[in-house]
Amino acid sequence: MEYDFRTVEDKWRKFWAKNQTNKIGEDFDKPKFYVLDMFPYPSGAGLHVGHPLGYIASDIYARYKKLQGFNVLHPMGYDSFGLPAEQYAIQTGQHPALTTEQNIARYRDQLDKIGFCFDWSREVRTSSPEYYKWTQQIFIKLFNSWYNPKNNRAEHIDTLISIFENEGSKGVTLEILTGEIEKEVLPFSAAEWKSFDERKQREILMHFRLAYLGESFVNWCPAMGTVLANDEVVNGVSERGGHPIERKLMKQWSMRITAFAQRLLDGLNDIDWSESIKETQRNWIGRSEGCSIFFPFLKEFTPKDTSSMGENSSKIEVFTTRPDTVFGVSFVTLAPEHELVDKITTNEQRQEVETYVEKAKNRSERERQADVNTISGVFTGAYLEHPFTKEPIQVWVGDYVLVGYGTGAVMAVPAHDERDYKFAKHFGLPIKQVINPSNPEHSMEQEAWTEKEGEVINSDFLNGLQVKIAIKRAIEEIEKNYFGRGRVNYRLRDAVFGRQRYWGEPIPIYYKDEVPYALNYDDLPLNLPEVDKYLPTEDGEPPLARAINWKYQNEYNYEFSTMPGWAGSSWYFLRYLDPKNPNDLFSQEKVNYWKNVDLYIGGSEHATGHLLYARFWTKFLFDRGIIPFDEPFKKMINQGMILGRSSFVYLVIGENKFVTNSIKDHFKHAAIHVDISLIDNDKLNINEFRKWRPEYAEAEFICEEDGSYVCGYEVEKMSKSKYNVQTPDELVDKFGADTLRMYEMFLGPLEQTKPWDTKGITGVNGFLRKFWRLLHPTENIFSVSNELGHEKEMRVLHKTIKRIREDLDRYSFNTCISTFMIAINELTDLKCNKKAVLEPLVVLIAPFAPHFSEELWEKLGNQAGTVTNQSYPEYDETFLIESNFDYPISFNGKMRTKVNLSLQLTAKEVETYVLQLDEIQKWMENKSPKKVIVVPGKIVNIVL
RNA sequence: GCGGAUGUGGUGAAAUUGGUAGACACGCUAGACUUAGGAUCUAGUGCCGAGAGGUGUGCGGGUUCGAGUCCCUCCAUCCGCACCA
Repeated sequence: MEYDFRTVEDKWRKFWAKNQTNKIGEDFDKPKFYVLDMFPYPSGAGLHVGHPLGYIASDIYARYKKLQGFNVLHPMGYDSFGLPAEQYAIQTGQHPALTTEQNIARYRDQLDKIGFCFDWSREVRTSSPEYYKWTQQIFIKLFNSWYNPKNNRAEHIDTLISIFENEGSKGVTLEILTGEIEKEVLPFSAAEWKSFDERKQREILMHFRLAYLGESFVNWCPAMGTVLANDEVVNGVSERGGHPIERKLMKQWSMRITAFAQRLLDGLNDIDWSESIKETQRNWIGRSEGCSIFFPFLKEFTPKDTSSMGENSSKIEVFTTRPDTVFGVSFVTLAPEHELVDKITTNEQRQEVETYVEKAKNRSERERQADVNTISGVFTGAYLEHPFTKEPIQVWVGDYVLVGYGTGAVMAVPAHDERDYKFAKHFGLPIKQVINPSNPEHSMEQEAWTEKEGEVINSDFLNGLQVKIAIKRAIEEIEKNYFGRGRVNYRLRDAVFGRQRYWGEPIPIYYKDEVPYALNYDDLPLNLPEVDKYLPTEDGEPPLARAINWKYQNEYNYEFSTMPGWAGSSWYFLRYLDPKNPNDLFSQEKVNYWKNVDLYIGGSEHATGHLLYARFWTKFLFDRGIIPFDEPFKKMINQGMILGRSSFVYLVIGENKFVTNSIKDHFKHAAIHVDISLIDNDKLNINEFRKWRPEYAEAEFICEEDGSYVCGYEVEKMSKSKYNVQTPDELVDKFGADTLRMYEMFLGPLEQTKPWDTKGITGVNGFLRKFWRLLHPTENIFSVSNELGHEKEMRVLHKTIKRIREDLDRYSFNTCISTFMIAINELTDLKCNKKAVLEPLVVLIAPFAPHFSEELWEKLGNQAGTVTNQSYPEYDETFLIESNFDYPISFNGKMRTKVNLSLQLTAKEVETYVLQLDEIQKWMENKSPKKVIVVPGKIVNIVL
């Protein structure tokens, strides 16, 4: 009998569960370390081998930190609200809670098999009322907060109310609050504020709340019957399901994440995340510096209806990053949705403009994006006055201008902007050059000069300046003349927060006379009500409108939309700190101890969703004094995807005959995916294949010379339809959890995308058995010697300890596995059977192969289950000192031979000794060396 | 188009500060043993060459006694973003 992993692993799984070995408390005397995995959504498909990759890495690291004396928090839970369960509910009528429960049970079963040290007593589920009660409370806190641009932090809405009471609206800097506030809120005095009724006051406050109900253009997905946030839309279709998206003006709950744009950007500099994720977030936030410029209308074109617009109505505000080109403006273009379009269009142009706007508005996002090269637009008939030159400027409408970015209006400088150039060429509008290109070969006839380089010309006071200087100078002049002001613009939009769906957190809002009010904390949780169907009502209301007698104080309607998937996951890492706390989100004592996550491992696909929202909520909670840090995840590693290795058989077209890989090209063939369980080492199990599908039962096979049928392969994503899915369960059954853990790490660097190759797992399995044999030299009977390790053995041990520690410290898990293999190979060669050498190795491998390690630890005479409480072995430098070294001797940098020399020798001694050797003279070809480089302990290089 | 990452044997990969390229493992070849197996052990395995030797880290240059590693140019693949004013 060999190492029986089934018995051993089963024994320790039960032991850990019974003794709650992984339960962790707050030990304030110990330093803390918080290792977290990204929150899984428990899908019906269960786990494939790609999913646990990150969990294994974090588990190894968590166990390593534990052995280093840290108090390690390593929890797991479920992001259990979400669309798939709801879609399933719609199809089958089964309550999503039930499906979710079943999926979680399957996940838990799969996770338990792999031997993770999760503290399951801390498990959270976003869909349980004990959890979403607190998500709702955070929503209310956001609702009751505003962003104070003077203090640059979120504050309770009361501080805003007191400003209004004392100073009126002029005491608030409006511009940073976004949401088109400048246009929507008319100035008022303190006295006026006090005279407003509650409805009016609440309407004004709504423009400032961090969770607010506002009218905006949203991504409406008709197929799913809900709105989606920008990060849930990819290339104009929904990220999940790929359904078309329309832009629609709707009243929606949103989160004012834009108020935090600058801090979300700045914070990236202080966190240890991959450059690519940080860059993705920077792009998403999209900061651009420039200025806004007001172009006043020529008198006869000033719109008459100005009641709701304030004083800005006589001007159009544009945003530009190139104020240096202001003298090159030849027209202004408005987005089709721009609210002024209708008001300024002249009667002659009205017909044409309305047709165009109507068409542009109805185009879906996807159409609009697919069609970026078609130039379209229409003249409104209106004219503006250039602020500096006083020349008349035409106002156009064009769908290349986006309503959601900047002011929805651009000053067109065709000579120095590609889109403006194309637009001007297409419509025959003037092109006025104001920059002399720094590249003399550039032709203004061919294309615009868009580089921020060159000398300004034809531009009055800017003439002769270089672009970068001219930009600053232009802003100064614009501000001096009150034509506009320097301004920072962000691409980031406020995040739409309501979903017209059932399976999510109810938004804790009720309506009194159509005015939204937040629930009190005492009213929470606002439970998700039962409904007869998970579909919208006949009136198009969300599913929650179906709930019977679901009213606040039996009187007021609740909000019918629910929260999006990212609500619960934006703060879950905080609830783990104190998951059962019935009185608060978490206790201050615990949050002060555990603080933020030290190591976060997960995929990079959440770069602009979860990872941005969690940072946003963290900053908010920090501002409101609820947590003592403002970044959630100090260090993050993004594990690479594990791709499947699909196998193919080649069907001869028109026959029920398959041809083997090497000669397939001699036939007209079609490649067909074949289930990887029917393949061993690329060879097809023909009998099983015949049984796999009835139509192949009688198939013929043209084989290799040796009679085997060899399949082809391709590396692609794992999916059921490609028959290349490898589940961890199967591998645990065949090889054991410890082997699976080590093999997943052995595949390659954690961050890298890599193909799954089932074959290689035998190597790791063999390694563990080889290790086992060192302690079971004959007949699988445990036996170790109590002799002291001799020099060579001790060197192997200490070299290994050193390398493992160094590799773990730089998260290089794959090289750890090779290091272990090398150590066991060397000790096997040395026939080492000594406890003094092997026992430290058993502790060293505990984070990687915990079941294996526990078993050997116990056999070595230690108390069962205590290997997790040991100290991680330290290396002793004295064992690593070598007396001799095989110096590689190279000639002109090419290694030719080696000479074993004492490391005591100085460089000069090495040189003298080496040069007189016959072996070396042979290579010298009777020349005398020009130069001899000796790097002690490294190399000798002789230059001829 | 912009930004990020990656290019090393038949395969997954290693080489941490410039110093023996290919450790470790899979696969393959040959052999030993045998309850014929997806077990274990031994030897070999970058490429060319019988050998001496030559050659080799995507291509081409450069710096250096010495480059997978540093610098420049180009190419390929993957991932973001993309009418962002």
